[in-house]
Amino acid sequence: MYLRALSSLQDRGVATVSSEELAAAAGVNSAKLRKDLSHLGSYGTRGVGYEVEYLVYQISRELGLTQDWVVAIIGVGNLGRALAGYGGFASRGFRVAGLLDADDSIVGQEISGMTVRHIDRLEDIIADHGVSIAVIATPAAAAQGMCDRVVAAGVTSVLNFAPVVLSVPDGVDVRKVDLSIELQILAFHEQRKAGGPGDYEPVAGGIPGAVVADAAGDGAPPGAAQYIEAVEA
Amino acid sequence: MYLRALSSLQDRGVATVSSEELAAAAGVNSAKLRKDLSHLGSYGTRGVGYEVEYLVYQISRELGLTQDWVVAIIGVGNLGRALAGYGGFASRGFRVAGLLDADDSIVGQEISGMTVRHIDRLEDIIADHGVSIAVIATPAAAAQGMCDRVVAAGVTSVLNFAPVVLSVPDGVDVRKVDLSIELQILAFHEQRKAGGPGDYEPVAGGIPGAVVADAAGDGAPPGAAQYIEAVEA
DNA sequence: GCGACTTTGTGCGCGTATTCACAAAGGCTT
DNA sequence: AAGCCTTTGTGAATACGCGCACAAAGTCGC
Repeated sequence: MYLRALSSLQDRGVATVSSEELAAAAGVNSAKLRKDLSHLGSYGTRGVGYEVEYLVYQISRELGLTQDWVVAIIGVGNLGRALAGYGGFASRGFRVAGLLDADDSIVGQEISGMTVRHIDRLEDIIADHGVSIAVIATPAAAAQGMCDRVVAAGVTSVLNFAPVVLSVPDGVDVRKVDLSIELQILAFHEQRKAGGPGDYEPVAGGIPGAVVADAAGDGAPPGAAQYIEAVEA
Repeated sequence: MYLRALSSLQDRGVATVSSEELAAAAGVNSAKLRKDLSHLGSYGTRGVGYEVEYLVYQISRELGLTQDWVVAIIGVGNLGRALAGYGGFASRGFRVAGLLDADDSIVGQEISGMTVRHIDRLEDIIADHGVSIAVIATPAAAAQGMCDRVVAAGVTSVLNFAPVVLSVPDGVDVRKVDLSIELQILAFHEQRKAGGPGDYEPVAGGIPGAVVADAAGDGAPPGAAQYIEAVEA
């Protein structure tokens, strides 16, 4: 996030920036920013701030963005297509080495300048291009199987968009992006603003510590009556 | 996440589940799971576990998923298209009321059964359909402007995919999903496995607490070649 | 060259999240 | 009906992240 804010400053021709300004741009507290940056070393100048260009370089280096990373995208549905065309990857040193799918009607198509290849060739492509990061954008049912294959082929970092918890051996990193969970979190807060669950049983004070037993409070029935019984029993 | 794991159990016809099993499925510690669930009330049976169907209902209700939420998607590029076609929304009570874009060559197109409408009609659509959640999938430059408009029109929850920090008034919730940051995080860990920044200056022990001063840290020379000197010096 | 001013780097305290570990609770078997 | 066995719910301990506040460090003006 700091890198993003710094790039933006760089575009505007700003040469130096104080922790206060950069923190505001990144949406964090300035003390936190200074502490974070201090973990990289002491790159600021007291009384002045940080030199933008130098800081960009140091952060990029620490994040490993000064080298190229080879990525394979598994699953070329709507999401896979969006990822293939996402400009944010190339600009940060991520090179997409392959788009792979199991569907023969998709294999061979040209997407964002790349040809979709059959999933059978997964292992070849990983080995040939030195893929170290796999992006899984398959349906949930296929995700674990694909994950196992990429890991077996030597990939040690996985970005998972499928709504499942992937299990991997030690030494393999997995990150998960779950679009519908993000919406659910928003819906939860939205509901809170409107006055608690179903507008009749507000959560006390916040989620943590709030022990709101559904005291006789029958929760609205979807499958219906049985739940009311369950609560009242 | 618990809801997702429970749905999966439900599909397999499992009637009851212990905290241990559910925690494993969701990828968390079982004590944490029990504490989380206890905040909703006491819905487990000692010696037995939790009834899957009942728990699904209680969590859904607490999250506000027993009611419908109306969503507008702003920006119909690759990502907007993927979101429009994402099945995970409808199945959790999220209804897409509109796809909006500023590009006349996109307006009028049919995507996933919905017609893309011009951004001029944003305020109408929000008011007419009672949109409470806006999804921003525009380019970075347009995001803050669109955010201001949806907030002015009464939306109080925003899911932002654009790589900028949105500023909003108090009372409005913003969540951010940043695809390239996820990849950068993976790249960082990948680099760590391979032996630190550039393979010559490993971070000590971990990020927090690691004060890897750029020993002999001479100040701040701009220009790529000089950075290498700075590090090697 | 010196003093005032600005801004970094960080010690400290606070609140929260996470985990352990166990007593209480309930079902199941005999 | 009584006791055993399983599993929950939670107090206590620990770990962690965040922000405040300030001393140290460096710049800029005079």
